Amino acid sequence: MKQRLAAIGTVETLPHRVAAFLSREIESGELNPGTRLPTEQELSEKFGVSRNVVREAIAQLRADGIIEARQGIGAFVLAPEQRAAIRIDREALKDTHNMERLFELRCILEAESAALAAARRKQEHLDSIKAALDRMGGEERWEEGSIDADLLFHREIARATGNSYIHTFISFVCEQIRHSIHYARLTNPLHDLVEVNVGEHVRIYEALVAGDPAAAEAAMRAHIVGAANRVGVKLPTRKISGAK
Amino acid sequence: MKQRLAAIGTVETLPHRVAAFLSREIESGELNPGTRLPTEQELSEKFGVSRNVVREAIAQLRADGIIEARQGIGAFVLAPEQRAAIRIDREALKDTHNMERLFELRCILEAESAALAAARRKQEHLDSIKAALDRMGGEERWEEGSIDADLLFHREIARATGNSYIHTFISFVCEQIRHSIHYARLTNPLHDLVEVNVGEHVRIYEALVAGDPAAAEAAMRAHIVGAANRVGVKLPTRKISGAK
DNA sequence: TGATACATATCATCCTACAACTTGGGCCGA
DNA sequence: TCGGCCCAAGTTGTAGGATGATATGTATCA
Repeated sequence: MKQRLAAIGTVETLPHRVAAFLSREIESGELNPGTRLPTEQELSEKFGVSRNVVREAIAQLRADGIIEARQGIGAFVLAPEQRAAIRIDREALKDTHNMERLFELRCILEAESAALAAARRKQEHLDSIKAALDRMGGEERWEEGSIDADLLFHREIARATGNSYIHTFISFVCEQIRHSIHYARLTNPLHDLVEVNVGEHVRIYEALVAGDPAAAEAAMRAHIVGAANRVGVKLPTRKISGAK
Repeated sequence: MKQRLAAIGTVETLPHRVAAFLSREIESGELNPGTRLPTEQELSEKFGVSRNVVREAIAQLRADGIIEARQGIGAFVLAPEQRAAIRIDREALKDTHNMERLFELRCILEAESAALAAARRKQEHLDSIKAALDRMGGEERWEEGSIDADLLFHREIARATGNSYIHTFISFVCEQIRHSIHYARLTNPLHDLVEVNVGEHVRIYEALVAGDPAAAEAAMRAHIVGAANRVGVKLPTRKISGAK
């Protein structure tokens, strides 16, 4: 009854907005662990929504393990380490520093996974990885579909590790990055970038075919550093293990 | 009005149960991506709950990106790679194979993070890591609190990387493992295990103090393989990068 | 003083109603 | 016959109230 703005084209629902607001308040430390949240009625009045909406929002936070609701008492903020789900705030990813950190995490995950995949891949995996590679460099080269194929390439490598958790985590991180990248900030002419990008993928694929873990890891690491640079995120090219 | 069983001590709410049921149906492949779910009314009749409960369940699945609901049409199952949250099924972790995979993921994350931490740690981080180490080997040595201190040690190292995403991911994975481990299957007398465990932690700490990334990575890798073995999970001691 | 019973506060669930949106079919006119 | 418009039905989104379940503090009474 209060906020009838954004009535058109609003994709995110009211419960989602309320949950995001509370979540942000908890993350920022305004609501410390152990704190009791306002009652559902107070929240519904504060946001100008029905109690039903508040309940759906709280249900989501509770499912994530961020808060705990106890009948007859109230809802309390939990300690951050006991959350049951990982969720990445896309607003925060608009900050380049955060995007840089996410790329760093991706690099860790994918580099070692590429090595694992090189050691364990079966012919079936090589086939689907090759298929993705062909789509990427083929006729869809300049289309939106090329980005899909790029992601698919990475996901298929993750799948080749035979470890479903690795697959899940890598898919998740890649998807978050994809949704938050400003493709506008490409650093070079598009044509050159595509050439370089496809070339890096080919090198990874070749290492997988050869079954060479060290080469696969190195190629993947170089690729992710390059991919980050191409979208305007400078990633420190730290190489840690092995001889200097 | 139908299922008044489990009225006492019931921690999980009706929406949670409905969400779990639907989620499992999707995971198992009975509801393929693209499929339309039954209407809210049909679901409420099927489960014998109110439409409100169904809505809360659907709100959770939607927040995770498992399904997408569109006003006026219905709710549809989404492809697994575009989900917005990572959630690990604790039932699945009762299978040793899955636990082994999760340990493998943890090893990847923590080994490289230890190297990062060695390069970036400040005195403040070393202090809090040392504090956790002391608690672990101190008087709480035989208590439940020792496990808390163990986890804290790892979380503090993750924090020393200065990368909040790495911290979040590692905390999450460690917590999932902790909740699902059967400490009953210890492979050796408790006393020996604690000695070895503390010793491994000390070696990691020393590498961090020395600021030696390669040593920190190696020590962490050895520790996690050891920790897995101690709880009955055999982890292949694969070492990939560097010279053989 | 101590224990029991009651009042209150809060979440959990249910119910009904209406608004917003999509789809499909029927009606009407050309 | 064909094409466009409008309306009706179905579905999700939101509102608001009613009742049950549970925990806590208070007041009463032995």
